[in-house]
Amino acid sequence: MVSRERIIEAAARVYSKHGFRGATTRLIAIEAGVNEVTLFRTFGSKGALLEAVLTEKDSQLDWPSLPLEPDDVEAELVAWVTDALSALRVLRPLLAHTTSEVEERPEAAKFACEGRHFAHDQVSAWVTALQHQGRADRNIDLRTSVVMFVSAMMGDVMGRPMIPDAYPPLEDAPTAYVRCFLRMIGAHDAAKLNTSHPAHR
Amino acid sequence: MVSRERIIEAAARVYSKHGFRGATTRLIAIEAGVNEVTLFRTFGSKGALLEAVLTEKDSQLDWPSLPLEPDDVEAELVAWVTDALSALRVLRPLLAHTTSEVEERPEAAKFACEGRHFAHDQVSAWVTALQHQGRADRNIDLRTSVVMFVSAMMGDVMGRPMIPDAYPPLEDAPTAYVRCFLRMIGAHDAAKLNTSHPAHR
DNA sequence: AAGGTAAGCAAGTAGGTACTTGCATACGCA
DNA sequence: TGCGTATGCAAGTACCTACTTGCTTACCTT
Repeated sequence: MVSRERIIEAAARVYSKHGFRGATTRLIAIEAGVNEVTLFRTFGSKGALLEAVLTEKDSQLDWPSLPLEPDDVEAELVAWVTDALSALRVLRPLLAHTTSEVEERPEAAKFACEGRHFAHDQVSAWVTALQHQGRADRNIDLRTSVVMFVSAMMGDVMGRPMIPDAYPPLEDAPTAYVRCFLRMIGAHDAAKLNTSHPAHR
Repeated sequence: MVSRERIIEAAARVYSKHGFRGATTRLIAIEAGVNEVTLFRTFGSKGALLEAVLTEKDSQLDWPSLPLEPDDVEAELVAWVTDALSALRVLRPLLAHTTSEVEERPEAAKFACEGRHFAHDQVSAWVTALQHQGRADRNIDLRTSVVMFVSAMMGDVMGRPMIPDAYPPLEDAPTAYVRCFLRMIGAHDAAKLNTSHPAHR
């Protein structure tokens, strides 16, 4: 059963290019180098195949993680953003199509949302830890700040290919977003934790 | 020639629901209460019709504008965001589909980008004016801050219907975004311009 | 009253769509 | 040697797609 994987990968490519309606079983079969009948014998229907594609791609995604105890805030967050952005960029076409098709195919919703939830939770926890360390303002609107931060990342991934000149240069983007975010949460002057004062600084 | 307008409105609705491939000429004709042939006689082809829809909707959009000389920063910006959000929400399905179809139908790109450019330019000019008034930090990363702000609005419009609980409550959202943004540009403590300095109000 | 114009209707064209069926072929395992 | 399983191939079903053609009806203007 080597075909199964080949078909899923091919279907992912075709779906990324053309969306659900444009991803014809014929195109997918050709792209996979497989007879169209095999596709139906393996997955039953086009809808089931595309659903398998999403669950597969969802499980393949390796989202980076932030440390539980922030130390070098800027460096840590920049590294995280850099990894998250490159992971998201791979999924961009998939995300774009699922987003626009959610109303017609609700089963795509989970895929379109999950990453966002994950990012949100992770950044929230990280900022809360920063606050407990006394290195971030406690009077900020945490939820909104995080939403704006994560939205900036999503916006970059989705929008940059269309309006490249609106965004900061590719290689500077993570640092730029992080610095603005740290400013927003009142942590822009937070230096690295001093090892002689491990609790606070 | 009453049909033309009726067809465009119907096509906009159908396209918003089903995207380009799903918006069949038959469906559009039924939705418009018009014979399918009339559609081809008026627009020539499905592609031309959908293009007409985008230019029409593009011209219908009334984007709010910010004052050239900021006075009550928070109130002004909140009003602007509120208007911009409700204008964008109407376009959400259209934006979602055009975004995901840009690769296949490049003529949709203009529509998907224009509003964003406009918002970006307007906020940038407004913040620059604030800086000249000495009411916003001059050492900020203007471009990135504005990108994050506009991304927050786009993210709210596009994402809220899918993950409502991730965002601030609908009615609080404009104020929340604006406060975080003002903090980001170092203007969160900027009060209203004093009326005893009439030069600036 | 005459002529032009917008529209409806019925039918047809040429092709694409998801999906099925029946049969042939190859491979691995007992 | 024989049998199950995976796959290919050719053909077919029933339906949908954009788009066309020829003809008829209604209204508006001169």
